[in-house]
Amino acid sequence: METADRLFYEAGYEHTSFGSIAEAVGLSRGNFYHHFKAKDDILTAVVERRTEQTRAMLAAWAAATPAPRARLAQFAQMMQRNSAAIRQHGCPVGTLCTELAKLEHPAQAHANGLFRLFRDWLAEQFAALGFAPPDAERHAMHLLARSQGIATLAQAFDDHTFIDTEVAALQQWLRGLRPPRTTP
Amino acid sequence: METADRLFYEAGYEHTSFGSIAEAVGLSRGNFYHHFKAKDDILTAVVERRTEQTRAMLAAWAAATPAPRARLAQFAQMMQRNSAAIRQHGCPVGTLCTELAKLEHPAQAHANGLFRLFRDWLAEQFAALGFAPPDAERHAMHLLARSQGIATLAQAFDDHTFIDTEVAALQQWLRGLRPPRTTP
DNA sequence: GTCTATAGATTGATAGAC
DNA sequence: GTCTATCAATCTATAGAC
Repeated sequence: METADRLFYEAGYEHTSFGSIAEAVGLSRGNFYHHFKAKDDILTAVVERRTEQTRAMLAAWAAATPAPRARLAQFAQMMQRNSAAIRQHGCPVGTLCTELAKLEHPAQAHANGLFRLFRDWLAEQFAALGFAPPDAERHAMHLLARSQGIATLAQAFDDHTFIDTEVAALQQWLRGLRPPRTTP
Repeated sequence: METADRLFYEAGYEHTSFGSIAEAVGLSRGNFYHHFKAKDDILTAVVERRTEQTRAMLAAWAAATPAPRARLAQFAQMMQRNSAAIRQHGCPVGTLCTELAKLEHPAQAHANGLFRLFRDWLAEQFAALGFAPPDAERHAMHLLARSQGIATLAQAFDDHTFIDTEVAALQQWLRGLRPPRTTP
């Protein structure tokens, strides 16, 4: 599953054949079908696995960083940590969801759940900063969209300074963001 | 070529078979090979065609709109005009470049030229607003990235209000953007 | 659990008749 | 220019021996 995840990310889901995954883990195709009945099943398992890993990562961020503003900053920094991979293969979530949409694949909604995971977690942080639910969600979607755009262009232009520049702009936006005064 | 362009956009390049294009235009596969020697040749032709159309579109915008700030606004409005298609299939440029990158396709650089076309045109407008070349290009990349992120998330969440909200935010950013004072 | 063998379908591409 | 026929490769999936 780890290998399948990597291959799907690097070469795309459709372009990654059943046999190439089996070969990469040193199994025959026949044996591989013993573990996964169909190719779609691997995709389901990979998305499931990513969902769990994402949940764990967000929980770890929340545990390590109490302040909501610092948590949001941590999300932005993720792009710098994964800079090399993003420039080569884009965002793992964005590129997968985009591909599945083109294929009209049944697992589309499942994969989109990864986006919802991030959106909801980000919205929680904005809410903790004092934003009302609709504003918190709007900011979460904005931050998520910014990150997607950064990943797409960083890959197309293979620019190693672009991610840094844009993340810095994001951090500045986060620092300057002030929730509306709450009327007591 | 028009049909191929549409099919590549809707279903992706690899997922669109040679035969399906031939069938869509009412030709046999054999006859289609008379016009295009290989599948990659259609892709090249499609990118070429899009490049020319994009050039023409940008020139038309420049001709119809003299003020650089209004030209930038026109770029942002494009996403609202194509809202339905974007929500279904994403950005035609972004999704194609992303797919070709995963396939390690030779036409990758060619397709990325579409992004460069937009970036350079946008940078020209920012330069006309009074920004120095590095700042103009930075703003161009920023605007392009924002548009890509909006397209990706609008598709994943199939949200028809999201594009409007984000484009409004872009327009506000453009309106408030002031070039640095030039020292005489 | 692991393998080989193979079915069945699709696809990219070619050959050659008309 | 257009077609049918066909090749060769690839890929998903199954069957069955060990």
